[in-house]
Amino acid sequence: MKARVRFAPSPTGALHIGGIRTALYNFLLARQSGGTMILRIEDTDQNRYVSGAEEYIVESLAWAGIQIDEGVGVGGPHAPYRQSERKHIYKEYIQKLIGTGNAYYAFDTEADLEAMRHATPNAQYDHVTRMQMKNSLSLPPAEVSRRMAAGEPHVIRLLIPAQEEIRLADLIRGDVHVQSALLDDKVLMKSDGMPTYHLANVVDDYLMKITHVIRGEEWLPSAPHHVLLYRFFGWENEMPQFAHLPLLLKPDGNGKLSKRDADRMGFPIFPLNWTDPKTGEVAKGFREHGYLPEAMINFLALLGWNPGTEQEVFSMDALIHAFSLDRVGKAGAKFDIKKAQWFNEHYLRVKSSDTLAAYLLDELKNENIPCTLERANQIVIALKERVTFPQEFWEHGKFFFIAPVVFDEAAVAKKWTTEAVQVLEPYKEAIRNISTPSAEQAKLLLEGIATENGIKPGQVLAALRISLTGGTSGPDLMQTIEILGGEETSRRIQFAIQKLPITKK
RNA sequence: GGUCUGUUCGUCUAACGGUUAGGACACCAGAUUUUCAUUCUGGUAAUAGGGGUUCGAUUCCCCUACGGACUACCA
Repeated sequence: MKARVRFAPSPTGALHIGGIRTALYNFLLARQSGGTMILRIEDTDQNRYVSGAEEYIVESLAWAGIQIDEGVGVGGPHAPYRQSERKHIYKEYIQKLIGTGNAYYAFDTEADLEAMRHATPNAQYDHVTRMQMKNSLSLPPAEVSRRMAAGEPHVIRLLIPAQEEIRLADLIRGDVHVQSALLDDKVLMKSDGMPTYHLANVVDDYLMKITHVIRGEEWLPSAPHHVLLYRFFGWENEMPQFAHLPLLLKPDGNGKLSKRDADRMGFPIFPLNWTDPKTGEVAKGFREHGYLPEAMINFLALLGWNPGTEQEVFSMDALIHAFSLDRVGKAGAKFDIKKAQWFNEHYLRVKSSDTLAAYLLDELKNENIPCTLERANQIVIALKERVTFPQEFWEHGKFFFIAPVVFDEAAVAKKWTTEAVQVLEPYKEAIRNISTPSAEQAKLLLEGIATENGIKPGQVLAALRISLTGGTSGPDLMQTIEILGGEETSRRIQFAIQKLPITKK
């Protein structure tokens, strides 16, 4: 069966990483069934609207490789896909509910509601309290008409049936039963004429012929209201299947993953950089942090879902193939960025060196350092196994372009020996004459000179590395010399010999 | 507080009611390596607790504990 699914975020800020996962699961189901992925923007709250958020959502999904078949940005047979532009539709449908007596007008002020909530413990707008409130159920019809005619502000509420069990078959959680007496008369239409989530969502899902509602677990408590709405509209047979996804939890302790945690622990929580329009503060995205979209997707897919096999690495296509809603877990998943990094390393290593070289070349451009593709390739190959993020090619490879001027003191104290310098002196002279030594040549030359002096090559290597890179770690030394070239190698040794005192005999 | 919901190594998770409870990340150790890293090999490490049902419970039921979500004219 071809699934028609939707991702329906609110443009209230940057799209959270959990939102990407929700979108991903929707997308996977759509693709796998040859169905349709819809993007609908739920902008019914004008107070929380943040400009730029919608563009951000679209861009984030595109970067993640989650393609939209229908909806905002691409159009489709059920346009418009922005709820603020569908106001008239909700107006029409809410009237049906008024007509069937499943919804009613309420005139209560904020103070009225406040008073009701504080009157008794656990009070809510429901069968217990509604007749004490100011609404078209409790007020005489004449007064209701009078208030309506006077244009008094009002909302429209859902009339929850007195006593019955509402059953919800959730694809992930199984049967969930709720007593209607415990449900509140949710507002469906706000006093500004905008629908609430509950109304707009159900109406749109129906009109857009959605087959599966895959959304976060935070919606589970209001799902019974939605079931009731389908029934009151007479759409029970067209009601989509529900799948409420477990939440993404913070890495340490408990609770929902928040931006605060991410900031505290130094990892991103938004797919792309996001500039808060109010504060101007920039939150770094996964992309800017150096995560590859395929790594992020792979990581996210496995946060809550597993294939039932021992396979861990999945391309988007492989995910589309393997995904199934019934292998989505019920428990919340803690967000462990280490695993995401591991995936990033993995995907970085399977990339072509030309692709990796492009990352380095980009950084070099920013630094105004010229470099050929060929040389960038060499560097990137030497560094490939030691980076987690693309920008590290520059960070770890800086010394290829900028000769060290300061040296690791501890290393110098230990390794900058008489013997080493004894070999480095003639080595720098010899290597200077070979403009492009191969790693093999560089090695043979060093071994030759060391042996002539009766010194083991191993006693020189650390010192050589110090002179070339300033430190003690890095890619293969001979490879480094090959990339540096004979002249530059010689110059660096020369500089180090001049600058560094021998502290150890 | 109320409602809903969840609980297997530190983390993500696997296990028709019968397994030495498996894998991956992380961690530790060994090997390889001219350094660091990589790679390879090995290792530590879990069924929240208590009752049932059963010949046998990680698995089914109940209770307890501990989480989480929701409890707005926000989504």
